[in-house]
Amino acid sequence: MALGIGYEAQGCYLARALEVVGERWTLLILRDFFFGVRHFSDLLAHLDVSRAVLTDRLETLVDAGVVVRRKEGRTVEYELTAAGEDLWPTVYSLIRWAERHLEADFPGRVFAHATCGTDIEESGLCPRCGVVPTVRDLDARPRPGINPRRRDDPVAIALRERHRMLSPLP
Amino acid sequence: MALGIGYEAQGCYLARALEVVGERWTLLILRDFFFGVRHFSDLLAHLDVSRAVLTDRLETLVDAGVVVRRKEGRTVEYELTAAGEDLWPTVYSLIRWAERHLEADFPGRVFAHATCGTDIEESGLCPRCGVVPTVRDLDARPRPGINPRRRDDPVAIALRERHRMLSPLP
DNA sequence: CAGTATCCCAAGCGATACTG
DNA sequence: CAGTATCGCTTGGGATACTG
Repeated sequence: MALGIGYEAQGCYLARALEVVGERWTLLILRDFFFGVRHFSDLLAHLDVSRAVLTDRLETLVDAGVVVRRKEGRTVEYELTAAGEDLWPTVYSLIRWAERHLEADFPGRVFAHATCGTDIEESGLCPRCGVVPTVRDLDARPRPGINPRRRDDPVAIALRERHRMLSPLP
Repeated sequence: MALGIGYEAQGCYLARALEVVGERWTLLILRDFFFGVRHFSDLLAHLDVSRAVLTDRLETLVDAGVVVRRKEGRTVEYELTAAGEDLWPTVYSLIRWAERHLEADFPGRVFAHATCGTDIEESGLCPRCGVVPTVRDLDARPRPGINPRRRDDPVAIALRERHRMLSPLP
């Protein structure tokens, strides 16, 4: 596919970016990748998207070089490329924007610099280390409060897995 | 409208943000607002979007508090709210992502800190002043090279207008 | 100028069943 | 598990004409 969604003649790189990530579900798929999800079936279960649409979006992302598709034994794993990880500032900025400006009806998440355990600032900066960690060095944990997501959904599981791998040893 | 586009149960603020800005055309409309466009007719001419869709998207943005609609004499002006200006990091990150990772087939733009004239870095930082300017303090100018846009399109005109207002006196 | 109102087609999408 | 294949509906949205 990757036929684009009709912004061809806009003369602006924003339109080009939206050809890749501007379709419905795409940024939510990427969010799940950032949080450690790798399997088709987990995306399917977590996002409540139809198989055909998920297949189509993954194909667009693979064609654009945002994720790679790899056969891992008898299963298939998707993984973000460097270009894919570079989309984190976009996803992060949208999450923070919604937390600041939309009605807060659930707790959301806190992002911490995994190597030192310090929560990052709005800008993405780690105040302790003075760097802006990439998404690989971030640990996302839910804020305290009522959490509407089930503890055994694919993202919750992936985040706990990440947490174990990223957290500094006590 | 503002009925959302069906991400209701995602339990993530990203989904909430996408209910506001995730529909087709919306981020391109916002880009034009950032660049100084204010009129329905200019958006219509520049974006090549249908009247009905433009009306719908503007309504969603007004309902979400991203832009305000104001009667200015016998015409109507749209203006970004503070919440709207807070979407600049999202738009900027997408533009930079496309410039870095997609095929470069036209020159794109450079963003400069208007108060000092210095080009900002990828991160958004002004290296001379050590601050991250808001979009109000940025001046966008096209890179040298073939520019496929016409000099009299609404965005080109709006940008020249902005440039006159923002540029430091020589 | 800034929209409404209609019309109508095409694309998008969810549901379900099937496959290697 | 990771998709195809098919179906049928609903929505999106372009074109055009009209309005205060």
